Amino acid sequence: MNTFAEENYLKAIFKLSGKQKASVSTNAIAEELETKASSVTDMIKKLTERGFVNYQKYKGTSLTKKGHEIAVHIVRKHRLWEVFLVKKLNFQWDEVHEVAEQLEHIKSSKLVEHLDTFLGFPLYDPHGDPIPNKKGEFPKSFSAPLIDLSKGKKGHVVGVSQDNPAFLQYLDKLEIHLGSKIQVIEKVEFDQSLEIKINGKATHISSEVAKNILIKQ
Amino acid sequence: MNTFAEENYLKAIFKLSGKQKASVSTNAIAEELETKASSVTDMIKKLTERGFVNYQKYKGTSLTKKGHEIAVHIVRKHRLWEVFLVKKLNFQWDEVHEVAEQLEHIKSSKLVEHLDTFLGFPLYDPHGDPIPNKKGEFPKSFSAPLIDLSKGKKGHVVGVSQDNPAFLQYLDKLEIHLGSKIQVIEKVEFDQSLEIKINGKATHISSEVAKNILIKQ
DNA sequence: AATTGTTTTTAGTCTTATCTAAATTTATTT
DNA sequence: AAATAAATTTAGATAAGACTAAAAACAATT
Repeated sequence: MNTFAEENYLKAIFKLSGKQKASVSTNAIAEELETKASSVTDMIKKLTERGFVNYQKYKGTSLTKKGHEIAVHIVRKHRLWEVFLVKKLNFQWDEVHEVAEQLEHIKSSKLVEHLDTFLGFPLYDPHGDPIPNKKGEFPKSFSAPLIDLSKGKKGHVVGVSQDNPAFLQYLDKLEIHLGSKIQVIEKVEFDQSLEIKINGKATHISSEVAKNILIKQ
Repeated sequence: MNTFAEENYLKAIFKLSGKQKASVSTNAIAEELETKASSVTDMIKKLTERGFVNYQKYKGTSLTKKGHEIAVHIVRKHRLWEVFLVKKLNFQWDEVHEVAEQLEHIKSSKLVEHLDTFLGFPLYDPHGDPIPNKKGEFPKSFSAPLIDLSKGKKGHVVGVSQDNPAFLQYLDKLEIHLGSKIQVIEKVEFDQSLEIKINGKATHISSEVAKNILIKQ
């Protein structure tokens, strides 16, 4: 069995390396985990011995197949618990993270699978992040108009459904481009307009605009 | 915040000292936690410094008010999670303990209270053990005929509703006395008879007998 | 009261995961 | 290419929680 610390390191490396399983620097891991580079070096050595990461001195760290599997499994648990907290226990979507950080380390495969069933096999967590299935596969993402994203969800821009120059110029002004990360902060019922975050910055857009931006989760 | 180890020690002392908050021996704690007496002495010193136990060399350990509160709160979490696992995730009542041992250490008062609400404020866990409320108060127990106990629940004998000598002699033969701990293992639908455990030993009794034994949970 | 046996404590080690400070390697400038 | 800067690793220390072996205290017997 793995310790909490080991699992947190694997999760951090997973998060930093992205889908390409890129090599991650020692400092990046230290920053992600709010610890010191020397501590990271120590732990990386241990994870190397256990066969969870590939590591070469001064050259960075990447996950092995085994390490990747563990990391994805922890992400799965984290996100399922977040769904549970919001859907069943009425937590707000922005107050679940800390608790899920603890719950993700509970060891019981029966627990995870029964929880998944209980929740109806959700594909996304309350923040809009995809939940891998039992095998570690992430849901195929699909594109949809931004207006259809629910509150809290996030995705990135994959296209527009209008090529009117005035529209495109307006997007440009808002710094909305292909690949931009967008999160829905608030949906104004009155006029269907949206408060969103684009690459971390908050803005407001009309429903007309939101209808014509295509998002993938 | 308290560590898992500290919490497990407090829980063990609570379990061993009973309601009278009696003093507990170092060896007893060591046996309960499957560790060594020397490790217990070390930890007891730490818990003394933190104000969770009263301790005098060679004289045993008892919980302070503060330590008692923490222990009861952990018991509360443990038992609520057991209810969740059985009622919501369809675990069998005899396979929840290990997982609840982990879940009881999750720190979030909001989580506990929302879980309690979600479960409908249960008074007993799937093993029949009482669940303390938010304030740490255990439910007032009430007596009922053994036949009314549901599968898995346990309680102790507080009386009989018949004083026919043949009946009492039969109870004696079964080693059922005032104070005996009884747990319902199986309820046979066909004839309403019960499989039970008395002080750890398994037996079978008819519904006629079960109707006349009074149990308090 | 002295001896034996049991329980508890102390002293000294070990492992895990962290840290600081110093040394080393790699990257960037001049 | 040498010098400087940044990133990374090593060395040595610390705290938590466990262990073994030995010492001390308490309990039970003769």
